[in-house]
Amino acid sequence: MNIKEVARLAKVSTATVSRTINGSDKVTAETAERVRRAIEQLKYYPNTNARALGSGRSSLYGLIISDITNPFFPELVKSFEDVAVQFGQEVLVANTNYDPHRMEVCVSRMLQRKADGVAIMTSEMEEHLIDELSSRRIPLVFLDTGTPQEGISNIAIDYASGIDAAVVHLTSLGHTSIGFIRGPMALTSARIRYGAFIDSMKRKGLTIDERLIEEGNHRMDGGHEAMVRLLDKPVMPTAVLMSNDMTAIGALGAMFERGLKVPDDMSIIGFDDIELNTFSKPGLTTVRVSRKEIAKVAFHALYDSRDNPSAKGVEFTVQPTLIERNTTGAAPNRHSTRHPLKRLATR
Amino acid sequence: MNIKEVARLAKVSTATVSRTINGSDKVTAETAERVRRAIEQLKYYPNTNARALGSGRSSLYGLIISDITNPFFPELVKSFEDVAVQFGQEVLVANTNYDPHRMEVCVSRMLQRKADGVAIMTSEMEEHLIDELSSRRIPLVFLDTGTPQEGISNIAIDYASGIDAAVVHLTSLGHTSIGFIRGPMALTSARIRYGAFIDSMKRKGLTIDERLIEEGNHRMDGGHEAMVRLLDKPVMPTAVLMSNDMTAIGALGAMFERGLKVPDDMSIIGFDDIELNTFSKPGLTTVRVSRKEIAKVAFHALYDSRDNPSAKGVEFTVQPTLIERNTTGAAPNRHSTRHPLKRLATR
DNA sequence: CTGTTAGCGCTTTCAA
DNA sequence: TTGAAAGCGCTAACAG
Repeated sequence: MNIKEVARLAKVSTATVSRTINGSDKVTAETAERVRRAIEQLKYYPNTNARALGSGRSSLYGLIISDITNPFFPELVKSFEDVAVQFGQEVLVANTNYDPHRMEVCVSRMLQRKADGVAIMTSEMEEHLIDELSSRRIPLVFLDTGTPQEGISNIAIDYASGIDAAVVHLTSLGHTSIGFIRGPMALTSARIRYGAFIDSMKRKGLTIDERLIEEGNHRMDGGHEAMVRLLDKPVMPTAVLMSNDMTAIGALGAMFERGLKVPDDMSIIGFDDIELNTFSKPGLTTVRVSRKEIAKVAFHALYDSRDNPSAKGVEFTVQPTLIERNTTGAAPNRHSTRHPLKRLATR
Repeated sequence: MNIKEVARLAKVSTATVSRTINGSDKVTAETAERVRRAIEQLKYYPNTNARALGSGRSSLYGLIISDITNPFFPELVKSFEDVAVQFGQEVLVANTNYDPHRMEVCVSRMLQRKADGVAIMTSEMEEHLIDELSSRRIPLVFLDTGTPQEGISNIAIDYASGIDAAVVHLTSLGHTSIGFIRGPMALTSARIRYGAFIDSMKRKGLTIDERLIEEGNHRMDGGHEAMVRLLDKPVMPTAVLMSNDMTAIGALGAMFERGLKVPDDMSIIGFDDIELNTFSKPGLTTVRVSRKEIAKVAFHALYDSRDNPSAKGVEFTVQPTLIERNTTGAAPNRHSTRHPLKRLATR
C-alpha cells in the first residue's frame, strides 16, 4: 500500500500523487480529486519516513523538558503537541530528569531522528550539546535562558511584571507586611522571582522584613516546612507570596493544620498557575505563566524558521497575568500583641 | 555526514558500517573498532528515517493517552519513555483529550509514522480505529479494556485485590463503619472499583450503609463536594475509601475546613498513588497502581512481539499494593451521640 | 568476515 | 500540468 498503488489506481504518476498530497498548486483540480479518491479508497497513509528521506525534512519537533511529572510541564507538552499536530508536525518529547547525562541522550535522540527543530525547556543546558545541535543548523528555542543567536531564539518570561502585579494586588487590599517563600537559590527562575519581589517591594516603599522570608524547594513539602518555620516566629505577615504554586499548596496545608483561615488570617499568592489549581479549594490566587502561550511561541519560533535555519534568533516575551481566586483578601486588622495569632496558631 | 563517509574513513563498505552499528556478530573486533572510531571522529549519527525505510522498522512506539494533565499519566509516560530509550526505541505520545475525533487523528499519526507498536491507555476506544491498526499487523496493547486477540494484548489491573487490601487494612484498625466516595459511574474503572468495594465489604460481613456512599468526579472539586455532603449527614463513618487520589485530596481539604483531624477523627484511603502524594502532607494512605510497572509491561508486550506481530495477545495482570502513610489510624471511639462530631464539625 | 547491489517509499529536478 | 528518473541514507540478500 504505497504511492505507486495510488498512482496506478488514479492513473497518474507517483509525482502527481506526491504533489497532490503536498498541496502543490500545479495539479488540476480534477486530477487532484481523482488522486484523493484513490487515497481514500486504498486507505493510504504516506510513509513519513520515506517522505523525510526524500525531502530532507522529518516534520518532527523535539521538546526537551526536565521532568513530565513536574506539574509545570504537562500542559506545556500538551499545548505544544496541539499546535504541532495542527501544522501537520510530530513531536518528540524527551525528559532529562534533571540529569546532564540524560540531556546528552536527549540531544542524540533528536539528532538521530533528524528533528527539524528543538525546544529546550529545561533550566540546565550544556554548551557543547547545544553546539552539537546548532552546528547542524537545527533551529533551537530556549525557555528563559541565554540570549538569541543565529538560529537560536529565546522565550523570556517577564517575572518582574508578574511579581509586581501580585504585590500591587496585595497593597491594594491593604497589606503592608508581606512575606515571601522563595525557591532554591540554585535555580535561576527562583532567583529571578525572589529578586523581582525585593525590587517590587522597594519600589512600593515597603519594608522588607527578613524574618518573613523563608526558602522552600518548589515542592509541596518544602512549602509546608517553610510555612511552619514562618508561623513559629514571633512576627507574622498578613500576606505571603510564593515562588511557585506547589510551594503555596504546601504552605496552605501547614496553615490549615494550625487552624489558620485563608485569606481571613493571611493572604497567599502562588506563581505559575498549574492545572491543579483549576479544581482545588480554596482556589489559589496566583500569577499565571501561560504554558499554552509558551508552547505556541516555542513551536512557531521553530516552525517559522524551518526554511531559514540560519536566521538570527528572536527574543520573545511572555507576560504573566494575575489570577484572582480565593486566597487573597483584605489585610486583617491585627493589633499590637507580639503574637497576634498565638491563640489560633497553637490550639 | 552519512554512512558512506564513515565507510570511506574506516576503509570498509557501508554494509560493514551498518553491521557494526547494529551490533552484528559477523564483524571482526578490529574492523568494528575502526568503524567506531570513524563514527566518533565524524560525530556521525545514523539517520533513523533511512534506517526505518531500509529495514521496514521505525523503532517508534506509540503511546496514546487521554490527557497528559491528568495526574495518572505523567509517570506512565515517563516510565514508558525510559524503557523505550533503554531499548533504543523512540516514543510518540498522543493525547486524545477524551475526544473520539482526536483519537482518529492519533491513530492516523501512528499509521503515518509507521509505529512498530501502539499502547492505548485511554478508556475509550473505537473498534474501527483499532482495526485500522491491527489489520496492518501493528502490535497493540490496551490498559484494562478488552480481551487479548491476535496481536492485541491487555494489561488488567486487579482492582478487586487492591480495594480488598484497603478494606482489610481498615478492619484491622478496628473500622467497621466504612464509607466510599466513588467515581462517575460512566467510567468503567470507577464502576469496577465501586463494585470491588461492595464485594469486599460483603465478604468481610460488614454492613454497607448507603448513606455513607457518595459520588465524585475523580477530581479534587468532586471529592471536596462529596465529602461536604457526607459530613452534612447525621451519620459519619470512621473511615472512607476513595475511588482515586484526587478525590481523596479534595475530601481531605473539606475535612480540614471543618476542623476534622485525619486520621484521628476519620481515616482516608486513596487509590492510584499519584506522584503528588510523595510530597504532600499528611501523606495519603493509598492503593498504588504502579505506573512504572504498567509502562514496562506495555512496552514489552509490544517490543517483544515485534518479530511476531500475529502472535496471539497476552493478558497481563498488575497487582496494586497498599501504601500506608498517615491518613489511616485506629478507629475513633465514638459513643452513642447521633452527631458524634458535631462539636468539632461546626466550630 | 566483507563487499556489491538492489531496493525501501517518497520528493524533486528536468523534460516534455 | 504531468511524467520519468535520479537520488535521499540505510539495510539485507547474495556472492565471494
